[in-house]
Amino acid sequence: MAEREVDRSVSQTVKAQLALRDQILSGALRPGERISELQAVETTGASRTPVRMALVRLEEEGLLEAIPSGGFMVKAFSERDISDSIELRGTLEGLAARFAAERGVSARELEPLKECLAAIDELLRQVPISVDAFSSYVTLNARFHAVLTELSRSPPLIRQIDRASALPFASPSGFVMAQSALPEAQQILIIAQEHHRVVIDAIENREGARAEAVMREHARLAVRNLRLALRNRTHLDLLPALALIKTATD
Amino acid sequence: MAEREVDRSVSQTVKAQLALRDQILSGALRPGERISELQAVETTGASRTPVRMALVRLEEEGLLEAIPSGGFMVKAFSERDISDSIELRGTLEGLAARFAAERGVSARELEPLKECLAAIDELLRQVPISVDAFSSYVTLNARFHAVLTELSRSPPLIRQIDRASALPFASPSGFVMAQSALPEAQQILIIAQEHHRVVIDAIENREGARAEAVMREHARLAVRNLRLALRNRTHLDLLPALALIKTATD
DNA sequence: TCCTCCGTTAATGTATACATAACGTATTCA
DNA sequence: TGAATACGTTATGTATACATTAACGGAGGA
Repeated sequence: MAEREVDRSVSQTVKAQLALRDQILSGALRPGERISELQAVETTGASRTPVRMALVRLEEEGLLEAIPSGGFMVKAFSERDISDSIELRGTLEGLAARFAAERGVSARELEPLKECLAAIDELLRQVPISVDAFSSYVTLNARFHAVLTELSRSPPLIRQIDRASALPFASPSGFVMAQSALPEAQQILIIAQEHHRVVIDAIENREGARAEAVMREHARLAVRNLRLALRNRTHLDLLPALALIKTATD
Repeated sequence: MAEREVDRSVSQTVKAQLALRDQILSGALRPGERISELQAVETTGASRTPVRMALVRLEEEGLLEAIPSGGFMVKAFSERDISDSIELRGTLEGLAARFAAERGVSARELEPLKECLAAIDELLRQVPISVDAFSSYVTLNARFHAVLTELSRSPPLIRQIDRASALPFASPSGFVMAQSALPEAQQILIIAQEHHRVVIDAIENREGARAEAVMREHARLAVRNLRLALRNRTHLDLLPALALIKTATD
């Protein structure tokens, strides 16, 4: 029963959405280029109806842009767009942390967060940090951010944060892997972990402003990672959605 | 050429989307109730395909919720959901104001904002404020917020603010009309206008933190309006989307 | 040689037909 | 009498056919 009958159990719409997203992020579809429905039908295997549904969802997700005359094109992002998206996410996560702190979180609810913290501490103990450790960090970091978001207990806010993190380059761990080979990498992870530690402490002590401020600063770290990665173009292949970044237009 | 050929010029999808949104906000469709596609086809006059597209868009907009087994239902909002949505918008507008202040805005770009300010000043000069004046205020206020958002010059942020303001009860002027008959109304508008004045001043002087703080406080005013309106249930009929507010469940 | 207009082609927007899955009801068995 | 199962109905998910509109190319005129 639990076989991987992905082809049958998952709806055609979701299948098309995932396939198209992969194509967009991998660069198979160039930014600014009109997406042909018929071509998408061929590549995804789904029919036109689910393909169109997927296109609408991807537009709402922010990866596509509607063409006035009809159809969709892949959106192009400037470096500024990306750093703004990251700061936007940081602002929302800051609000979530403030909500959690001001409204109160029980010790039991804070437990998963502390577990993430401890697990990352364990990872950072080894020097230098292995590539596997980086990979584990990405997973744990994503979990930390997801749990923290939930602690806001605010469905509208959670929804918005999910939307803001949908863009791969705006997600909490978007640029961690990209600088895994850089010497600054270890320091950055240590600082990021300090942010994690502080936000937990702030929430425990119901210090809303402190919790908010540290999450904002935490996002600025991601912006720094972005800049580092774009300057040190040695490991750009690890960057998600590199193909969407428009270089020096206007 | 410029006749109101709305039936032909506007796509069926948009037509269905508008019609369904009206039905939801007017309460013709009850929260929690499954939306029948066939019924929607009859009431909107569009076919099933555009109706389904409209349903997907309304889900992304936040008015609908997908049912796991298929289809959509009208979402229900708690008072807390609404106040959180307002504060969320305020936070984003605060970020927009901060961007505008820190990145700089020319005197020419600030002009439309000052024109709104002057126009609202003119409105508030008459005492007591007429219902027409309230209506004009709503228009001018919406324009003020839209222009301010644009001044951030950040497409991702503008996009998110638009999304956050799509929910009618979270929009900048959502609860202005609802308290038009209340004695506190005039004072609240005066305070709101002071906020407008301060944010312009802060942007001019490139005081990012001040611009951000005042926009947040500005949104808190809307939360206060919401509370006022819900307590004074005399003019609840002026409230948008009243039907979506779930009363005392859990 | 360039611009404009017309025609053709191909794309999207729309409608509908079909299949599958879910929900409700009725009947039967314990 | 209650619960469980089976069957029927209905709604959604999918596919495809049709129509309309926009874009591209070619030809003719200025």
